[in-house]
Order: sequence, then C-alpha cells, then structure tokens
Amino acid sequence: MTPPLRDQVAAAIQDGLVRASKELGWPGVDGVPIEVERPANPEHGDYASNVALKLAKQARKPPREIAKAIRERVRIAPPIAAVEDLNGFVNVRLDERWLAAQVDEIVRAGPDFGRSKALAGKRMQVEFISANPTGPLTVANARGGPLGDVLSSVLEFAGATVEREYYVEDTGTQFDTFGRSIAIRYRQLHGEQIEIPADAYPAEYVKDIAAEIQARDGDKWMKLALEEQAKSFAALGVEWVLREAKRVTAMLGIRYDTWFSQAEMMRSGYFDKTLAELRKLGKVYDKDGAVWFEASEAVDDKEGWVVVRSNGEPGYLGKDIAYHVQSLRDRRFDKKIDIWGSNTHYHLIQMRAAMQALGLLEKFEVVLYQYVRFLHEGVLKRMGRRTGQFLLLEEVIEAVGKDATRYFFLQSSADRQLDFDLELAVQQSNENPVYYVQYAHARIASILRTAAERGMNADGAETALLTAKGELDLIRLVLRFPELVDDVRQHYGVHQLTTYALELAGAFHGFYRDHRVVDEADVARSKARLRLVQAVQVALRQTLGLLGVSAPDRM
RNA sequence: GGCCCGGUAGCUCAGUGGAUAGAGCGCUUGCCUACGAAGCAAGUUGUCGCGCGUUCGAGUCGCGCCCGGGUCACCA
Repeated sequence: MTPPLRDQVAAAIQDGLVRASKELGWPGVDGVPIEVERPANPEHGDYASNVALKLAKQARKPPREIAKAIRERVRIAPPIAAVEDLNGFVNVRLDERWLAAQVDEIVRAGPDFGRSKALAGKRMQVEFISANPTGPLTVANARGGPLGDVLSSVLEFAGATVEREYYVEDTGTQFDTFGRSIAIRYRQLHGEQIEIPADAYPAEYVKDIAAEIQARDGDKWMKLALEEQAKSFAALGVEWVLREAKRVTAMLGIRYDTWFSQAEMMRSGYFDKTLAELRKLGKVYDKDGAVWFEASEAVDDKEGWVVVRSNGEPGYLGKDIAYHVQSLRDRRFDKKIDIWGSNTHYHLIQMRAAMQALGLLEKFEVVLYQYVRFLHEGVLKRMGRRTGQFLLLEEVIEAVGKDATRYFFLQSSADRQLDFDLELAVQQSNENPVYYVQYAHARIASILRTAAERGMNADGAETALLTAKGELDLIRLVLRFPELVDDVRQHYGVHQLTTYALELAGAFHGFYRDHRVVDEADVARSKARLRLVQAVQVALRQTLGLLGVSAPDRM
C-alpha cells in the first residue's frame, strides 16, 4: 500500500490553512479542497498549491498574504523540507534524505507499489468489446479490449473487485440474419442455386462456418426449411464466433470472467420485470402497437424510443435497459462501466435517460472511444461486417505482436480517432514506443545481472548516498506512479500509463548515461544505485503490468 | 439541421484552470577500450483552427464561426 505522496503534502497544507484561518479569523475556508500539482518549473519546488489564489476572494485578502500565512504554519517534517510562497502559490520542497530513503520502501513494496484501498469493498463490472456475435473481431471492435482490460486492472489495483464481462447479444434481428446467412451458404454447398440477399453477411467467414457444419454433419440439416436451418445455425454460428473471440482476446492477453448471454438474460424474466417497473413509473407508453420509452424529458425533438416493437419482439434499447438493471440490482454491482464505440453515443443518451428514470444513473458509466478506421488500398475506410470490409484483429496481432498491438491502442486518448495502416504498423513496429520502454526494463535487468556476476548486490544499501540531482529526480518520477494510478481510477484515462512509461524509461536512460551503477571501486555507492535501479524496475514493471505489456529481462 | 469527438512542432500524439507548452518519430551534429548504442547529448521546427467572453491566470472553461470524423431506425 502506497498512499500517493501528494495526498500527504495536501494534508500538510490543509493543516496549515486550518490553523491560519483559526488564528487570523478567515471565514469558512476549512472545507476547501487543497489542490496540489507538480510544477513544471523546478524552481517552484516539488509540489505547488494554488489554494491562496482560490481563497483570495472569499477571505478578502490578497493571495500573497494568504500564501504567506499558510506557508508560515505548515509543519516542516519529512517528507516536507521547506515551504515557500511565491506569486500567491504555496510551494513545497521535499526532504532529500527522505526522498532517497523511499527507494527501500518502493523495492520492499514490489508488486504492491502503487496499490491502494481507495475502492476497497466496491464491486465493479467492466464490459468491453461485446461485439455483435456475428463474425470475427476486427480492429474496430478491438479498441475497447485494451481500454477495458487496463481499466479493469487499474480498478482492481485500487482495491475494487472487478468482473470483466463480454456481453453476447445472441437474440434479435442481427442474430437471425447471421443464421440465415450461414444457412444460405450451407445450401449452396449442397448445390442449391440460391442468391445471397442484400441484408445477409457477405464475408468469407460465413462460408467457413457453413463448411465446418457440413464437414461435421454432412447433409443432416438439408431436410429442414431455410428458416428452421437459420435458427439452428445462428446458435452454431455464435458458438463459432465466441470460440474465435476467446482465442483472439486471449492472444491479446485478455481473460474475461463472464461471457454473459442476452438470451439467458431474456429467459431470466428481467426484461418483463423491468418493463413493468418502467410502466409503473409512467416512463413507457403504448403507441402503434409498440411500447415506447418516454423521451421528451431527455431530448427535445423526440417523443419516445421503442422498447418493444409492434411485432412483439423486444427492441435493443429495451433489452439493454433490462441487462443493466440486472447487473446493478440482481448481480449487485456497485458500478457498471461500459466501454463503447462512439457510434453508440445516441444509445448512450437513451440509456442515461432510462437509468435516470430507474434511479441507477450514478452506478452507470461509459467510456466512449472514437472510431478506428483502416487503410485499404490507400483509402481510409470504416469497418463493417455487413459491408464485408474489415481488418481482423488477429492479423494485426500476428503481424506486430501482442505488446505492440496493445500499446498502439493505449497510446492515445479514447476521444481521439485512430487510423490503422497495417503495412505501416508492421514496418514501424520496431519504432513502436513500447520497445523503448521495454528496452529500459531489459537494460535494468542487465545491470542487475552484471552486478551479480561481479558479486555485488543492493543489500544494506545506504540510501543517503543518493544525493545527485539525476538520482533524486528519478526517485521523484518513480513516486509519481501511485498518484497516476489514483488519477486513472478516477478519470479512466488509461492512456496516461503509456505516457508515464515513456517518461520513466527516458529518465532512466538519461540517468544511466550520467551515473555509473556497478563500480567495484566504490561498493557503497554501487549498492545505493543498485537499490535505485531496482526501484525504477519496480515502477516500470508495475506500469507495464497494468498495461498488460510484458516486461522482458532480455530482448 | 440537433447532439458527440477531434483540430497543439514536418508526421503521430501527451498536456486533471496555473508560473517559461512537451514527448516519440523525422532532420543536423557528436558519443560504444566502464554496467545493453533497440540507447544518450546538443541543435531544429509552434498565430495551441479563428474570434469574442469568464477569470488574478485560458491550449484547458463558456458562446459564435471554420475544417475533419461520428451519430440521430419498430438494426444492434
């Protein structure tokens, strides 16, 4: 367990503020949250707080005066060495002996470095990918994979109990169409002249599935009518798709806890139960033989959205509402976080309205990621299984490897659109920043090997020997890791982990150039630096571990 | 047209309202007779799309506009 350093600093400033307000009679400043940040300019210390600037108006005092009053009252004790006030900021400098001593703590914590209890006792479900089970995973569906998997890891690391869920939409029109598409291919394999309708899935894998059925069962299904075949084949097709999805997500290092079936949810009665509840709340009404959700409160130009179609079939929105209610109530999750593509943003508006109506809005969160396009014959294209245009996730993993694939998806914020050029990805895979980070880790392992070969280790290291700026700055950076974890579990910006990994690797490479670690002529210093190197190794491992990227000892 | 996302260095992108805007790639020049050169150092490139506003302070917040992408089914 490692409480973020900045929380300790903030608490010290808070204490100074409380005493200043008491002694000087400032009104109502006790409860104000203390914002603490790492200033870009090292002259401004290790941490800075803008609290005096924020309070100036309500305390009716100039910011500099408030900052000075706080500064005079902050207790100087490790980890804090000095407090200054400048331009209304309260700047804090860390005690360098304390800082150096942290390397022991970090190495001792090892796999627990950065772990917290912030979410202890919380049950959270993260649902991601959940692509329509009507075909193999593409690069477009794939983006949610690393995003959801890493977010899950971070939440677990912050103490939550997390379930990684893949929601299988094995009911509805698309599911039926899929079955029919397979049936048509199956009949073609048996020599029947039959055209592929416009709404069927045109891609090759549908033929593969039909061929697999034929290889196993021969013409056993030919005595059934097309619609009967379609029903059976839809289920067989989903089996095939899920087998593939499990295999390919495993290639990406993703393990789901649950593959939750929509059909099963429907059988559980939750759909009818939820519909009844909405009706009781006056949130649904009947019109044109369909059941509608009352939408006018949420969206101006819309009266309602269909939850049960006029043919009696439950609509997608209705099913999704029921599914969420079941997760949050019956399955007792404190929070359900969905990782969705941006094309569902209208669905998100609908779901928010529904969750609001049911009093579940605070437990419902969504990370929307922007679309992935791919470059095909020099032209950027959207992917769609219904158009038969897509780039398979498996092809990408095979071409550039698990680590580079994950890293690619995790580098930029979910809000940014990605364009994928497979040839460029292969060609540039050696330039992928992931190797830069992994190289730093391998280099550390190599240094530790070299030390061992020369009979040296970090046992009994005197950390007080770590006094150089390059050494202390590196420790400062390592200590940012717990703060980062805390940020990510609150704001879900998992891409920040890659930014940090890159920064830490770069800082280590710089340190390596300037400071010899293994030096038989100075064993004491070597021990201290070996300890520091171990601490960096811990932070790198932790970061890569959360990212699901391997941390190699050699490469 | 309404709503959502993006517009930051030549390219790809970081940048939780803070003090002088960063990284990787690219380009130029150096560095392996000390622990891994898949590395390091120095140099190079910016009207943060445009305008107005809020604020002690705006790349970050609000409004308007421009450009690119998405979305607005009794499909999912």
